[in-house]
Amino acid sequence: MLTKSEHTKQFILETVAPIFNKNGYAATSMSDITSATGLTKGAIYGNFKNKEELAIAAFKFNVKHLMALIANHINQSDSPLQKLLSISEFYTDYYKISKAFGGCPVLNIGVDANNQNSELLEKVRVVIERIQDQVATIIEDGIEIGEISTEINAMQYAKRIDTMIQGAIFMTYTMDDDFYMKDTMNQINNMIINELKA
Amino acid sequence: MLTKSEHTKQFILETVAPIFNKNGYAATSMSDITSATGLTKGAIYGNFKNKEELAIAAFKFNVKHLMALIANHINQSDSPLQKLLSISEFYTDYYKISKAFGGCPVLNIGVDANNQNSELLEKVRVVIERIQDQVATIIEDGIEIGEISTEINAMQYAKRIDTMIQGAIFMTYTMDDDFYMKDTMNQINNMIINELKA
DNA sequence: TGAAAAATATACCAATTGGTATATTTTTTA
DNA sequence: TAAAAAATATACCAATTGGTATATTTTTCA
Repeated sequence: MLTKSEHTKQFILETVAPIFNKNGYAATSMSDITSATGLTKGAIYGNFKNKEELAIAAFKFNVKHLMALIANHINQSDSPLQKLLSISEFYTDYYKISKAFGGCPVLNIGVDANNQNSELLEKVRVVIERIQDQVATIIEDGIEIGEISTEINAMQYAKRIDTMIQGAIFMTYTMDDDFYMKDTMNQINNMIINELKA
Repeated sequence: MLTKSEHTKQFILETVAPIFNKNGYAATSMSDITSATGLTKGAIYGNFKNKEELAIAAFKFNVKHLMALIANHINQSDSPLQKLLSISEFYTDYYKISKAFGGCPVLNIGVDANNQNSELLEKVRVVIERIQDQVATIIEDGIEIGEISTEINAMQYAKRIDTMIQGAIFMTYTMDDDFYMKDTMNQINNMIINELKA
């Protein structure tokens, strides 16, 4: 069972995470945080050292929950090829899904932290590397069991897929138009079938 | 010849544009602006109504100059197919080029303005639409003279190219790694030759 | 060149910023 | 249930925020 303070900490994070994600670090004030949570500065600073630590925890909170959703989706299937297709299937609905988190944390915090907050930027980089490693591993597994062509450079395609997804997320949010997401996922599906498939 | 105030206005913009681009709207303070320009608030507010108007003018300044660079590059060739290839050629060096402007204004201000500044966001949307229209027009010209397959949906491919480029810009800046830009431009070249070319 | 106009500097404003020391309340545990 | 400990609230801090009114300087043009 969670202690009182652990419960409060979780409550603060789930309340604050979408705010930091939407507004960015500088544009989120401590008074935004106290008024959104209904708590006072005493409670906030009792649980988090300062604004930066809170922003980092909020980013990790968002990533953890979004990654859990996609992992759950991917693990429905055993075949590496199917897992790849289920990634693009997941992102087809990503606009709706990620809105509940205040947007895509990787895109938002990645852009926001660049030139502004090197600690936060480092966290974003670690997340991106982890995602790409996971996709590359799926591709390598596919090569091993003969589902994916041996010609394929796993990490190169992992980066390509990731890059295309991030581009689609940016365009979808900026233009408020789901077309970019849907079309890009079709493109990725075609890539999987026409280039990756053995 | 430029009047004194027009000269000052230009000086303010070229000094301030990269700062807004790097930091975003909220994280750029008026004192950042006065200390960077060496001017006082009187001079700044004498030339611009407020911080928002200055941020919008700074965004337009960056876009205007970057668009001039790419237009100049594209217009080296007459053939629509060559023009498309010269777009990806231009973006191959975009990391280095755009750094002088404080990054990619479309990506940075697009993300920064979302949920924060609807007027600025609207300007970004207009720029994106203009870029896509221009690329679509090149594709349509290519179809007309038989260089590009009649099967091709011009606007769909304009959006695809734009989406991939934005994804590459985000990844390149966030990971500080030019690989994403180079590899994505190879991908776009292949797309032009294998899918678009008649 | 001198007066009018334009541009810039100075000095100020209330409101807000992130953060802290301390008082008070709540929770835990002996 | 009472005392110790933990959590939260209150009241405050200096520094900074975007913006403005006015004084001063510079430029323009008759």
